[in-house]
Amino acid sequence: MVFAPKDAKVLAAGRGMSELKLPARSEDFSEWYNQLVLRAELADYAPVRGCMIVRPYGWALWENIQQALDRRFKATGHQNVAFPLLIPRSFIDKEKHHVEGFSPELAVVTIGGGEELAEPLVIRPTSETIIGHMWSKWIQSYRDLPVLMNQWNSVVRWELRTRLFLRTLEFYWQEGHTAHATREEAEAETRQMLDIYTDFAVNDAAIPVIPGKKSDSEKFAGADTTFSLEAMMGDCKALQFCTSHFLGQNFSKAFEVRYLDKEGQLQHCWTTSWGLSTRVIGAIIMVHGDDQGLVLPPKLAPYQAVIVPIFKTDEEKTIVFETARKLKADLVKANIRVTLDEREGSSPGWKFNDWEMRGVPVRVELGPKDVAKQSAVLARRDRPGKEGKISASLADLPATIERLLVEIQQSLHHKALAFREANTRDPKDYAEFKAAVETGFAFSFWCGRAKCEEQIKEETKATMRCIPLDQPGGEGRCICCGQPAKEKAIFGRAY
RNA sequence: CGGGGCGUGGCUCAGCCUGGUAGAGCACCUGGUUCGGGACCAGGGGGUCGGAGGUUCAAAUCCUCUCGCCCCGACCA
Repeated sequence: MVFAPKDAKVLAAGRGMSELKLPARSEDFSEWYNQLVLRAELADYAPVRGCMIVRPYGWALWENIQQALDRRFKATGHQNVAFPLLIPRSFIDKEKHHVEGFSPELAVVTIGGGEELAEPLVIRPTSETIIGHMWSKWIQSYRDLPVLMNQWNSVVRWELRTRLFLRTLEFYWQEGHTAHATREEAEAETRQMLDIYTDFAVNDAAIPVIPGKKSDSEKFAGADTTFSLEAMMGDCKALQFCTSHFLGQNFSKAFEVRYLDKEGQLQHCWTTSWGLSTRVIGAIIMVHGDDQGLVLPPKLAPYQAVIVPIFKTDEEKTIVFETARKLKADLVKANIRVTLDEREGSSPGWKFNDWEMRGVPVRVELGPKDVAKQSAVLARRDRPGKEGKISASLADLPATIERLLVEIQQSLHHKALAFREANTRDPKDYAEFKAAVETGFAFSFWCGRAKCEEQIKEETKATMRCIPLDQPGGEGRCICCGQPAKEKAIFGRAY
């Protein structure tokens, strides 16, 4: 799938002509995305360039994401903490690669209370340093380990080009930080968290992901190894869903995080960090959305069902609302997140479109005819038009909707997986490779050399997304240089 | 930081070339008719034309500077 470059004037003209409709996803993916975020009221632009205001509907989605992950973090023994927003500038300088990576994108506070500060403070771009600093105080013995922490917060990275949810100067995320006595334990933690993210991505976000290892050039500044989950968006571009880093002893050495082992020997801890940001909201939009707007996975949707009442006369209104309110109560009792659209002055048709824009998985249409039959019309968001509509009896509605939500959840994942597979190729030679990354992912042998990675990037604009953990086995030749290669890697254009 | 585009009611834009009473559609408010896929009529509220300076009797319109936003490239969750 290839998208033509945008001309602001053409876009403006198109926008003015049809305010009701979004730009077609297939014609202008990026403009479709931008407008959808605004129109579905997920987020808005802040007065400061590159900053984002997350609106109630968007934040409700994020809260569901938070709960889904927090549950899993707690179940694996992690505890939530809160570290400060401001970090002494000198902390950043203590780990060599960390400084190099983050210096260009730091926001720095130099004045406090009207006075120039003796030492500038950076607004955290991530918290490894300040956490390392505190750990050096808290950790003395192997009995203090492991330390398993997580914090939900926001961080600031001064990015040049920004887009709502995908890249903003400030973004919300969680950052997990752990310290362990052994390398093996820390490595296991890194992988465990990647598994947890995978479980969340597949089962809650309905997004198929490829767990894998990052190249040296793409890994986190200060990590020994970075793992990520890579996903394919609806325009066939790659998006990094989250990361999990094995930090080795890099930060424990920089901050003197040491413990006394059973033999009485002083050892440096082995640490990890892992994070997932509001960017996944962008992923959900770009993976599942369609021309009508958002399509939210039931497990994360702020509303899993919406009841749209239909009536003409006041009598009808009374009876329809009475039934609708009772229905709503029944659904709430069945633990279905439901809302009843009681807005006056909008026609049912308008409401149908509005809730489709917002991606509510199941719509319940309830009119006088339905009440008479003690039934309702159910429309599934993932199957537009009449095909997605069924009639169901009111008595069975909670059960029917529950079943639909499960089906929709699965169907979204299947559809996304089929799409990714259809757009992932195994090119036979470099010419085929070039064509493949124009329109999707290429899964190719790679010699592991940075030189080939760079050459590919320059010639195709595609980057090495990850070396999937799941390897087909065997050996081959590097798609770029033809040298023997042991591993296959995913290449693609990325966000 | 380079290249392109754009700043006019909440939104999308017209008006600018050729200076002379600030407009339209949508949204909003009121009333009425509507309501099973984006309803209609009537009335109404709302804008120091991004900002500063200049030219002029007179500036949304011309000139200079400036700020901001969007899109395309170089850095990145």
